[in-house]
Amino acid sequence: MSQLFADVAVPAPFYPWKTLFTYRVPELLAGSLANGMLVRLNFGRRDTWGVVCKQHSTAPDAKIRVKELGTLLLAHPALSERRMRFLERIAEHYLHPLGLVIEAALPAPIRTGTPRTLAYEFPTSPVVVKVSPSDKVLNNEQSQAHKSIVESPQGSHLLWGVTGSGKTEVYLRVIEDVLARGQSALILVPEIALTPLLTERFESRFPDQVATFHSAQTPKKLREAWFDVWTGRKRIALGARSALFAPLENLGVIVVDEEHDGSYKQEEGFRYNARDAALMLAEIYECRCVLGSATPSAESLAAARAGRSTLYRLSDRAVRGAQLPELTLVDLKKSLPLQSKIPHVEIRDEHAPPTHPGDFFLSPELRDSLAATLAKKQQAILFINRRGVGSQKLCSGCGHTLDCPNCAVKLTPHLDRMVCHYCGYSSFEPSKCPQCKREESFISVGIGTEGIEEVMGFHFPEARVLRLDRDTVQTKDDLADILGKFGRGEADVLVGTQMVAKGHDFPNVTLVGVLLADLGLSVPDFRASERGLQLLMQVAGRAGRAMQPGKVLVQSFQPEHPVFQALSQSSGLTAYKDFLSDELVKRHLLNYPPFASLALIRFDGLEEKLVEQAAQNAARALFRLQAPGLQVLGPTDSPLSKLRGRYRKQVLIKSPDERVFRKSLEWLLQGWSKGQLEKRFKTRMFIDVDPVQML
DNA sequence: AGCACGCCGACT
DNA sequence: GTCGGCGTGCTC
Repeated sequence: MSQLFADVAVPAPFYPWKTLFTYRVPELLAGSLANGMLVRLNFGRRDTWGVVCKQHSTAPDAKIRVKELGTLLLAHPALSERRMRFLERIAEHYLHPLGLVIEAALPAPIRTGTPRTLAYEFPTSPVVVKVSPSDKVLNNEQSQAHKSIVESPQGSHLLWGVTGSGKTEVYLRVIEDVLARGQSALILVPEIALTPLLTERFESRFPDQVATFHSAQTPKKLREAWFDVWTGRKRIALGARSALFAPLENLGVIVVDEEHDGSYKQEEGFRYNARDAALMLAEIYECRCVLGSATPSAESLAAARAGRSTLYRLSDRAVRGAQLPELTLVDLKKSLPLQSKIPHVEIRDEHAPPTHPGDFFLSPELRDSLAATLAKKQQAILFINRRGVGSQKLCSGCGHTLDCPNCAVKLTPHLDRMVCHYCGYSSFEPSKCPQCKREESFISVGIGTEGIEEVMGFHFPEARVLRLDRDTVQTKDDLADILGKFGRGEADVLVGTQMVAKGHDFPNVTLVGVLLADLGLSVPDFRASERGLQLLMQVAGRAGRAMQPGKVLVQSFQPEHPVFQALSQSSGLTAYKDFLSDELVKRHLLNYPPFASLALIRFDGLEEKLVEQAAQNAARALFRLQAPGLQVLGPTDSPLSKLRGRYRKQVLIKSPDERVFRKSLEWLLQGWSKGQLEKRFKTRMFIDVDPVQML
């Protein structure tokens, strides 16, 4: 019998994306080795793992020293043939080395650890699925959506339903049907820590059938969840981004809840978007994909419009009698003090009533509404998309600002120190200005969550205020603690960042104030206003969830901005749709997704000149390709031009022709590493396909 | 990516 | 004197 070889994917960054390494198959394994199996092996100087992709008996080039495979980590393939196809598909789409894609797809406790070829068992008889019947009756819209989804075994569906319209009940019914047919289901949520309620609902409806996946899970739990799904003991996988890789087979439906949410995009390493990947997964498994959102992404709406998915609108508020909140736009320009362009520097009048430097951001309208809400013993949420006391500190004598030594940003003032939100650097405020040497001259400008907390303490000393941001949420329990306290009415006001926007239901909240709604709208990103509107609609949805009428106050410097105009009319879904239609027209004209493929090519290094040259070099090379329809933009400084001591430049490439786009990028990747350009310019290059964050 | 080798700077 | 910073070379 001839010698058997196995081509194996290993966790190392090689291009092209499907670079495999050949190993000899030891005789002991020859009979039992199958594609998709996870084996231990020695690669370079390290002992690691690999996944068998191909077996053959043609001896490789004599030049390479072929090693022998180690032992099996599992006696059965960790990855089915279909799943391998899926992983190859996304490796190709994101131009990421297959071995590293597999690394992301297999939890560490499975890849590493001791071989457990016998330490698991498959259920001997079919798993009986228990379903706790629902007492909820579907309304017209819900049952129509349910019926249509269940009737089509394949294809994608977009469930567009305002908060409280009962999307979850539709998911649950579809899953019921899927399970009854012996199939399995995958449910993706943006952030599992923020959705304990949803998780609970799935678990109580399908007892012992739900395996949860998320990044903060203990290795033991993660391994258990993976085995539960892999062996078929559990047929529902629920979790954040990484749950996409739960080893489900025989998939009947994939649900992506809050599909517009940017956190589906992994922003480092393997930069995949779990929502887009879910659509590919559904195609490969020939099953349904249900995308749900109160504020669908422009991409998903465009897909529905182009007939690539079916759109359902759920407009009824499930809680009967609940009214949509009344929304008021407050123009902050009108309260700008005339004396100064800097909001905080006011000329003090000894006889004026007491003021606070952050007063400006609590407009008279908002102050009155807060007073009224507190008087009625109701609760309020104040949203400001920035942590800290303010946006920066400024020397009142000479205008000197305090910058981060490692990044191209200003330090953010916090209660006791100055902090860089990007690299974590922190320092104390200098007692005298390094430039003009004046003593105690720094003043805080702008506002953040801590600033609002202070202003609240000043104007409403009797109000009990809780703060919810990354500084008050250090462990997983902190989040539940704060939300629990507020939910139980142990506080009157919740001040926070984006975190307050996600779906918790506080029936006693009747006022939502957005302190500085412009934040984020000016970032150089073609999706900035779409995201802004989605976030604001979500925050606004926190007001008046039960029978009490709610009120939303949105403060901004540019209330005439289309985002706020759309927001103020968003009681109907039409304004949102019209807004996105306009967005889509612009994107069509400018060749942006979903009408073209887009990639961000980032360069970073310690020496700015060299980074610049590297980026120039790559941009010119791409330009000289003369690929039909390929647009090359840049190089330019990245919006964050320096991060953690590294200078950052970027090139954008776009093409309406997916193939041209991919070929160009592959060409660049190959040429770049082959030509040793990274070494020549001491610069790293990353490619982000379908970027979400352009920073 | 990860790991080893190799060469220059401030510490017990 | 060494610990350790990161450049660079290599991986079937």
